[in-house]
Amino acid sequence: MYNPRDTEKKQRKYWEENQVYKVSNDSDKPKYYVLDMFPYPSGAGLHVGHPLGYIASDIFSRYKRLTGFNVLHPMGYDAFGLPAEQYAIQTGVHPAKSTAENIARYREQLDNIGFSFDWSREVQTSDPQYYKWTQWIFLQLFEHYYDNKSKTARSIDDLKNEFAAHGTQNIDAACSEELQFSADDWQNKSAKEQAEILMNYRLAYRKETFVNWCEALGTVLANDEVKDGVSERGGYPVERRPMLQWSLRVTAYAERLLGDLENLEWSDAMKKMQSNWIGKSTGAQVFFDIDGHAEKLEVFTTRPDTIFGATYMVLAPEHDLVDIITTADQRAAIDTYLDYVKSRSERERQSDVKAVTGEFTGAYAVNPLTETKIPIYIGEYVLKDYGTGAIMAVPSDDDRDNRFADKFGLEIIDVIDKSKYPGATRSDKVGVMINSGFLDGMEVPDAIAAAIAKLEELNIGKEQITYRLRDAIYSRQRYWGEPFPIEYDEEGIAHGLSLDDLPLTLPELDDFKPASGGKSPLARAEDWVNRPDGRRRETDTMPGFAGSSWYFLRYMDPHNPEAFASREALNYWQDVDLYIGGTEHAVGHLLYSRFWHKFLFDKGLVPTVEPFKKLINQGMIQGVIESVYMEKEKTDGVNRFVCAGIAARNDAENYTQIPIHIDYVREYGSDKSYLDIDSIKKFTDWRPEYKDAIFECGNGVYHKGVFTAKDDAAGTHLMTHSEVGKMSKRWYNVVNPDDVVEQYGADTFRMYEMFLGPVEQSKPWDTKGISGVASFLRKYYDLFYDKNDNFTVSDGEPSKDELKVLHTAIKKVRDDIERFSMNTCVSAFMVAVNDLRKMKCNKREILQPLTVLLAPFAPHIAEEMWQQLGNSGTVNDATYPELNEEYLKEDSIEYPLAINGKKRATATFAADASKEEIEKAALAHADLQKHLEGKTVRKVIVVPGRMVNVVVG
RNA sequence: GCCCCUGUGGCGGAAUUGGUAGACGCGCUGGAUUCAAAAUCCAGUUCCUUCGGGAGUGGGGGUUCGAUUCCCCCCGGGGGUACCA
Repeated sequence: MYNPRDTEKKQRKYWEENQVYKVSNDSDKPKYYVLDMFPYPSGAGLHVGHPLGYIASDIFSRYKRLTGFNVLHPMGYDAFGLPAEQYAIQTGVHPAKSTAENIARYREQLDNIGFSFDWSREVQTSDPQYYKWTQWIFLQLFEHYYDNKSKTARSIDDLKNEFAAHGTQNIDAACSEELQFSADDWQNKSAKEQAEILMNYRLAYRKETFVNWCEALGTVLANDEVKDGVSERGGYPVERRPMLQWSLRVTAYAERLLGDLENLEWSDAMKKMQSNWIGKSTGAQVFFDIDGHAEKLEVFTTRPDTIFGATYMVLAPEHDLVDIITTADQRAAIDTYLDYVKSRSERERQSDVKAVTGEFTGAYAVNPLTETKIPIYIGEYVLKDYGTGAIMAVPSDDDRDNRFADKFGLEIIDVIDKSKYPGATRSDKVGVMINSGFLDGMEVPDAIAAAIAKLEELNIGKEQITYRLRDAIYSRQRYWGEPFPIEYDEEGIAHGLSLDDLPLTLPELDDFKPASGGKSPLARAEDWVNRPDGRRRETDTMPGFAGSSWYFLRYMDPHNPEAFASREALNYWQDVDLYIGGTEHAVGHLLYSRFWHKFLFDKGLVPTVEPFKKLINQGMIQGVIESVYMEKEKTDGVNRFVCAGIAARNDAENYTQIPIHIDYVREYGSDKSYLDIDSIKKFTDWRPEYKDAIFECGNGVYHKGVFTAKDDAAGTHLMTHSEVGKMSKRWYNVVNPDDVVEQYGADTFRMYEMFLGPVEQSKPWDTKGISGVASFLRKYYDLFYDKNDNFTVSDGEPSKDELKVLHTAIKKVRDDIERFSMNTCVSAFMVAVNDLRKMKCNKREILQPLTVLLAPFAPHIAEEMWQQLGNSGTVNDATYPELNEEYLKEDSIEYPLAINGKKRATATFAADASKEEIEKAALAHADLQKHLEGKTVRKVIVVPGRMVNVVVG
């Protein structure tokens, strides 16, 4: 009888002692790099959903190793982060301490599943020896700018030299603001002025920016950390606020990040998400004169063709020109409106996008083509951050402009005749130009080109490409992150530390609450902040994505003190061949990693343009959420719970759903799920605030431990509400892999996770089904042993049928692993073992290859059988069984015989039978004859090896 | 709203290029074993049926000798994104 507990323990010890999973950088074999998205070690530990991707990647890694690759399959921890710091604020426990404890727990849970990670390569982003290099890469970004002409990052010194020699004349560089000055101007500027100008170009730069400020978390957040106007972590409100912040100029790489997506083996959905996030749009930059002002109003439009229909302009309320152009008459009204805008949270602003608000500034712009004066408004619907923060409004061809014009009674001029395009909507780019001067009669695409040409000719605009992508805000007002390797001198000029001064480690603190004035807790460590030479250290820390943007490179050479990784290691491992992780990192982590990688590539520091060749997104393992209905209003001061059946008959408004621990629910997860008396007792013990509550179901009423039955009902049957949802502490439905492994063993757990369905798909966890996998492994074991546990493998010749079973499995498993279909691999193993069992096969020549085939999935039992079969060394060093198609050949094939596509009979023909023979035999088949009676056979289709179809009329 | 994914027995799912729909597992039913239960083993299990058959992959239409698979329209579920000019 197979005992997984002892065997798995024994084999894990064997692997540990023999360093079976240690990977060398020095190998003649081809490399293969399999990476899992490393976890943030949360206090909750792992639930059964987390290891899904790790198991799939582990199977793939082990398979690759067996087929002759030197496989890198490392694991580490994204160890900096907010939760540990929030916990520190609440409890005073240092984040380093709680993080270390959480990591120890994660490690224990991971070890329990039998992964082939090379733990000697583990990285932790909060380790100073790791973040030394995070800081170093940041400094490289600080010391570089992006040259649009050569499409590459270049040293900031090159830029300085260029400024000194020619000013901005020849500069085409990514920057926050277009600047123009001569070489003389540059020479005459003060050191501080020069430093400010350079900041305008650095890839890591500091600037006053409108940021997502989260008061509850006491920090700013990047755009991808904000969802629906609230923080992704914790769901706290976020407001827009101008602050002096470090940012990374990811926008400089927008075009390359977009273009290089094409060659990646990522899902279309994932590529789409990235390209939507980058959000490229082509249009025109246009300058409008402002009546009575020297300033010009710059706008971006994708519809330069509609410029004759531009009857007003709208600025974002935060636009710099608002203050300048507002007339005395309108000042009060504008101030009132600005107050209103300020009072609105980001969330409110996003939730009622249909509401039209705005105010007239009193100023007028001049439409450069019609030369008419058009009013300038401000309005919430124009965003400071996109384009130039100002638009030319064309109410005839834009829905938002149209609503705005309606509300404020502004002129609408039709400029496109869409009568040739029935069904076209206002915003569709089709039609013939009208009321548009020289554009009249042109089709829209031609008109766009002609309008741009005209703007260029008049020197008031040009073609322009705009991206939705924003620069990544890189400062966090937190403690538990990488300190910036930056000091400010007395003039406030930022200086990067030298490599010798790295790592710049965090100061010790015992209070982790934010300092006053929206400052990081680091600001309180005055000895740390103030340097002896009068300089001051930056007190913000880096965001979560800093350490995770390059960790995959560190695994290649994790202990290197001289570089983030050696050139040899980088040249050997190159890039990640297969990356597995969740979709939640679609735009954050994956985009920033690609950006850093491209920058490092520009500097010649990594050999590839992209870090992750192939990406697979594992689905979520969901849990069952069980809840009971409670009446919102107490009855006689007592809570009242009712059966789901009763609740369904009444108004849903009257009830709250209280989540209940799934362990208390009978038949949980089904539409029959219910609570009996025992369940209710468990529930009220767990939630004592409900110990006096009334529980009413169709059968009767339960109150304070007593059940009063209606009629002669046996007991309470309080129906609960079941749904499939997230597995989380919050819903009391978490299943811990440790418990499953304890009961069934790691091999069973691994195979069952795979057996649940395709790795990419989300699916609910249900422990009930696991017995099938457990009995499969037992049946596999029983092939080697008799009833009395004697090892009975024979050296006899395998039969043709036995070989066919083995080779069918080899083919299926090999092909399915390659296409990452792990669930069907498990089925294939079950089929093979069931068949061999029927044949009572105990032949070494069958069982040994089968064991190697199984090893990636069930490594413990496979290792055990490998040893029992008398092999030396580990099964991991075995050779993957080779497929011999000869064994799969059939002498005869069963054909479906169909009439008009409907199967009517089956018949077996020799594999080498000719089409004619098959056709003749099929038509003569008795079962078919019955159906053919009285009908005319029009055609017979025979697909050799497949089927026969008779067409009758 | 837009974009992407998805919809197959009681349940998880299989069918890789259009070719026997429901592999494999759970559950369920019956039987064997057992004092009994658990465990194990064997058989059955898409639905309807007057036992001849008939229907069937979210619904409707189309292409085809043949459609879960390809095309069009609609509906449900999940995810992303949203005054993006």
